[in-house]
Amino acid sequence: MHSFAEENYLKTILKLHLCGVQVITTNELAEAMHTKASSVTDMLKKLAAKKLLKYEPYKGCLLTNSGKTVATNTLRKHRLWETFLVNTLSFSWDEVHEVAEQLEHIQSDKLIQQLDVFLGFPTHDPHGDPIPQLDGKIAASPFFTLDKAKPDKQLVVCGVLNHSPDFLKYLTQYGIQIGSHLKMIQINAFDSSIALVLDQKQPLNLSKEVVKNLLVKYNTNQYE
Amino acid sequence: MHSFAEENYLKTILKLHLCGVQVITTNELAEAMHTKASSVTDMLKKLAAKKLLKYEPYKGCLLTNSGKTVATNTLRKHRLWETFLVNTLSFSWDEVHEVAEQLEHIQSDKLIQQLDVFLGFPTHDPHGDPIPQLDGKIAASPFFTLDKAKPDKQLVVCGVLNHSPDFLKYLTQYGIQIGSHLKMIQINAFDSSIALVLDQKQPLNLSKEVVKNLLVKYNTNQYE
DNA sequence: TAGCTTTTTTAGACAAGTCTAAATATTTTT
DNA sequence: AAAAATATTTAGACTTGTCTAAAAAAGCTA
Ligand SMILES: [Mn+2]
Ligand SMILES: [Mn+2]
Ligand SMILES: [Mn+2]
Ligand SMILES: [Mn+2]
Repeated sequence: MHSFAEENYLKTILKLHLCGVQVITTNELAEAMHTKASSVTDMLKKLAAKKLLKYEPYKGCLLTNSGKTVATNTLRKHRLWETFLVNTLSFSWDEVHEVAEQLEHIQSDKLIQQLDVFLGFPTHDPHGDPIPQLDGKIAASPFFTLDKAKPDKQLVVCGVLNHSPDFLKYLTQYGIQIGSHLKMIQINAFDSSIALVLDQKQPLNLSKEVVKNLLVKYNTNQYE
Repeated sequence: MHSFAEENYLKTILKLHLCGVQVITTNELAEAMHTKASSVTDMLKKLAAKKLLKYEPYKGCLLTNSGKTVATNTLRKHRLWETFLVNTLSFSWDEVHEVAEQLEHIQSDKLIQQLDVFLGFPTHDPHGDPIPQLDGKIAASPFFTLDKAKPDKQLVVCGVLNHSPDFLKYLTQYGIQIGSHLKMIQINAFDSSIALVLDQKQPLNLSKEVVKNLLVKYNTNQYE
């Protein structure tokens, strides 16, 4: 139906939209796609001709409903495959992205449907990102970054904003994973680093770069 | 590393080799690939330039060791994925081929390694074809077609030569699957059809077209 | 061996996707 | 408002893989 390249463009546009970018410019998209602006222009024309997005030269682009459907479905496949790789095939969360980039383009409704069943209808992928449902709905994230948390309250790690293997390995090394419990002690004014306690044990200091990429929530049901 | 097209050509050449075709001609390959002879010539030149096969104009082609490695690995991936689809995701054996044609091109050694572990190191795919092992070894088939069987001996269905969904659905409809037990009664001289008994119950008549595509073996351990 | 048929290769075209370099638009500065 | 800087698009080229039509080679036939 659609080529890998088309699906990749549409998915990237959707992800920029989900990150709050309203109008997507050619250069932004070129950077996100690791390609050149001229290539982006060519592709935007093609996608506009297929009515997958609206494109006004020099004005940027916006997904149409059918473009949104393709993009959401590709994102759903990506995140279901990442979940499969971690839950079923013992991959770590820093190894799955590259493989899921390939698997997300496999065309088979039955395959994805059965994968969803097999995995038990997961709602979030190994990075804490919501998995778009079959009807296209994507749950809004109720999480916030660690630097916004109030001190001395129990927190649970729920996701990451940066998905680079380096960052994910760094977290793993310090024992931080999805579901980890922690308590923010204080923000150090000097370098904006954060002092915290992990799993009621280790005190830990995290730089502002790390803290701004860690999604958490308050632990409401502490004895669950 | 290699494109989908290259992998498909190499895999098809290997499969022709495994079917006993010695020298593979341009037209044979074109028919097997559902493409034109001119396209085949172009690709053979490219694959020869990459030392994946030897190609002499007008003389046909032969895989080199490195070409054989790529082809075998692609076939291994195809058959492991088919096994996954049937065993884990509840596909039927007539639905898997098209999806496996896509999945066989995913590039990740760890993925295939872990899939193999997860599936329990299967030796045969859902059609009874041997799964090439990691070292490239492909088990020779000890099976024979039903028309070669001696009458009145217990047989076990072990594979199929024709993989078309029509044929596979036909077998399923008559209760024939891998592992089915049957006994050949007689060959009808008039139309070369075969009378047999399935699972110690139903008598059944199968046409010569069906019989020549059914692989069986003698049931040595009847009480296993 | 000359002539016909079949097979295979070559020539030239096209589509998808990308790139560099050059030309326009747009935005920001002065 | 004109000049300068930046963003975007266009022009032209290249790669991969495919096709049709024409040319060349190989294989038969008599
Ligand atoms: Mn990912
Ligand atoms: Mn993810
Ligand atoms: Mn198959
Ligand atoms: Mn098979």
